[in-house]
Amino acid sequence: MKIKRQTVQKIKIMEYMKSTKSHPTAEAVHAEVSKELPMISLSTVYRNLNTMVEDEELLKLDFGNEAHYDADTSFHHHAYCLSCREIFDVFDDNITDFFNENVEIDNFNIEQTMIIFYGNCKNCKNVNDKANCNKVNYKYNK
Amino acid sequence: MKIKRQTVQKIKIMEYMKSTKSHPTAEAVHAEVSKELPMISLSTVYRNLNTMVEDEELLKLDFGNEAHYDADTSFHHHAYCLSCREIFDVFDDNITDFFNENVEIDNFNIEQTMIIFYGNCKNCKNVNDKANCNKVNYKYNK
DNA sequence: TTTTATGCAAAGTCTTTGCACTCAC
DNA sequence: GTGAGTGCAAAGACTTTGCATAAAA
Repeated sequence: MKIKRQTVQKIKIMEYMKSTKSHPTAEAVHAEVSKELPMISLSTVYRNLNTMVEDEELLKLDFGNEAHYDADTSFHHHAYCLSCREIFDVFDDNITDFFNENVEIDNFNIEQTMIIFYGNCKNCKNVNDKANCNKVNYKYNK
Repeated sequence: MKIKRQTVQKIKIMEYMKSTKSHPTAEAVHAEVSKELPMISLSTVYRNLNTMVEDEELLKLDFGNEAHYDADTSFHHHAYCLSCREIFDVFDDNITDFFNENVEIDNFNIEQTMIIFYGNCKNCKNVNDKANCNKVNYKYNK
């Protein structure tokens, strides 16, 4: 088996991921880590993020056509603001308990449950920026 | 405001979407509709799927790096098999009731809740095909 | 020294867009 | 006839990969 090496790039990427709650894209991680490590390449960022996801150190979240990464791998969920497109963490024991106690699917073995709330955050609540909302291509059922 | 026209392409795409529960990608829709309408282009498929999502006739589901479409816009959820990568519909009144009655987020106005269960379906349950699972880049918390 | 990880550039995949043409209304 | 929708080819956005080089162990 391949022995993994510690590199400055890897360390700085994980350091940044652990320090933020912003659910950055690979691009954003690269921009941030570049401040300290100007020579780091975008492909190195991608390669490391992928490895960390495989090693279960990060969570990968697909929003639209790009992936966001989250260093918090505990059971929690996400709220996505359709106006400003920010991703917020949602920690809720009721949901955790409900899913642990009540949810099972016939003929399907659940490994992981991912819940995403689409809507508008506090700051955008009153904006009702429909034009902007449409851009993300998520529509409402209500 | 733009007046929308009915075209054979549009009709056939919607017909197919309403006839399937397979949550096809744009590519798959194109392949299927091409059987009846050999000249239809992939961009026409994309354009129509996008319009239908905007018009709330279809749901768009992001899995990994590609979008899947679902003509069932009622409140339901999805189970994604990490082995065979099939998407299954999940209808569950318990979940519906729970979310309607118990779930709200501080400072966030929920428009839509999307729940995805990752795991293994009946057919793949005993396979435990880890190598394959890793490819999709979703990892387990349990 | 050995072999993994990096940086760069090129290639891949999925999706969108510009433009001339077609066809629904 | 008018202009929305189409097909095609090109371009875009995001991500991966091949290869020579750098640097962990």
